[in-house]
Amino acid sequence: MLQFYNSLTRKKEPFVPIEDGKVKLYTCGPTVYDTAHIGNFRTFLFEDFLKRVLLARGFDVLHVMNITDVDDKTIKKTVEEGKSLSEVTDFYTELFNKDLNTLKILPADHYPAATDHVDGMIEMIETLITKGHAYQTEDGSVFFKIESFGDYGALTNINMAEMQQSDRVDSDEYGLDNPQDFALWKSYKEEDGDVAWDSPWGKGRPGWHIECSVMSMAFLGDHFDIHCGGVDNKFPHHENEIAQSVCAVDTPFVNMWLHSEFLMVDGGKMSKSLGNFYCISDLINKGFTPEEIRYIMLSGHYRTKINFTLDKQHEAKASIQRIQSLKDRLLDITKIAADEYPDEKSNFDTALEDDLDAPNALAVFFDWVRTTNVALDKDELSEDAIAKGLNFIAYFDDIFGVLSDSVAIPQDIMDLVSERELARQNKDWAKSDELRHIIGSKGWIVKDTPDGSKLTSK
RNA sequence: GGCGUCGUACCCAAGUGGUCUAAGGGAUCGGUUUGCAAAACCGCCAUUCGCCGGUUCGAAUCCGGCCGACGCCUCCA
Repeated sequence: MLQFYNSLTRKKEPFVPIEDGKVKLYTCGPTVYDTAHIGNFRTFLFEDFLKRVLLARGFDVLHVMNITDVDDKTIKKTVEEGKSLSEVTDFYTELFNKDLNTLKILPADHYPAATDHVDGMIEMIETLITKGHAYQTEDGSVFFKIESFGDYGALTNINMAEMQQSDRVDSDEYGLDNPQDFALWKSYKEEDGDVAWDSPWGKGRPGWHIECSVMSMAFLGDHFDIHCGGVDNKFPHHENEIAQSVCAVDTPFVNMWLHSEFLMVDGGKMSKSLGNFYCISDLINKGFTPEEIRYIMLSGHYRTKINFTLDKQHEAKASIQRIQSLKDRLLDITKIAADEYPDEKSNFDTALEDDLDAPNALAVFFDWVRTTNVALDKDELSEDAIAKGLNFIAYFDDIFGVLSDSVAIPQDIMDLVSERELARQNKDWAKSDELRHIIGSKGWIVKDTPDGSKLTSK
């Protein structure tokens, strides 16, 4: 039984799609004002993992990820750099796409940009005003009245009446009914530069939360299956999103909310001043492979904090290589494709079905790797079993995506290997070792097996 | 102040009432194998699960207290 931990109910629940065999999935995307960092990508990789598990189970997944291309931060950047909004957001959107690609994250079906949906947002805000859930302030902003939604706070277990009022918001300044009411529409201010849209309330721009309500509904309908994001988005973003959406259409909004925990770096929060702030390109420049990054992010459960440190690369590399070398061993024996799996696959699936328990799935998989290596050492595996094994590895990698495509071996390396083979046949060990060293310095490891020399890239 | 998560070996990380004298991965060391390596395999590696109490026939798992880490509380994944 496939089950997920639903943040809304705070317990694991069986996953039952609204429409049989289909999953409508919305994942909160990036705000494109700067390069996304590895913390952001922990969440995107968790979502990719969820999606791959759903796909492996045969679901037809319709996936939408928004691009927030207008908000305080994007506008600030625009003003700072003296550029147009789209110049800034296009640049970072492209960078984001590049990183998604690097990390082998399966593309979403739609990447709607907030600025393409302002009309829809205005429409929803009008509906909310008409229904008495929102009101306009003197300056031409529109706020959502949280009192008007009885379930407000359900996601984050917050009792608004008991909540201490934050002193960060000056309620007098905005003329709010309640300081916790949040903005649906923000009236134009000088510092917004030329970022503004016309609306029934005058010039302005949308608030942050409204875009996700509008865009998710535009592509997935009023009521859909799963909405994901990082834990920090539970409040206020997702809480507000639920309030707006439910009040606008009067139907349930999202069945399951899945949130991934934070990524820590060197035991604490990532910050530029501490120098532990990494982007994907930083790690690639430090010699990480995308697969190693995936392994580090996916080997911990998505609901626990993971602590990223640079030396985890070694662990990831060793683990991946263990799988890769078994795959190579099996491929040396047969290339036959099987459509069946070893028995261990069912335990592997059971682990994943239980709220995406990746650490347990890995334990099951590595158990199988070991027993398979033992059987291989004893020459006890049938060709059929080997084919099933290869199929299992392929299945595993469809979900984890941590094995790299084989790299073509350059001709000069091939020549060196042939030369070394010759030396070995002549038992010229000194020359053989020297050649291995040269090959090693060019980034390749030579292994001498009973079937001849084999190469692995470092 | 409010809400919440977490603390398991040298490191990462499962397990949430009995099959736990606690999976799996990595590191170290020793061994088998190898011309030497690499890979693979075997062995070693927590009688104990932050600390102190309690419940129970039985707890890493439930309850209480304490200590420690981290997060959210208006725009940070």
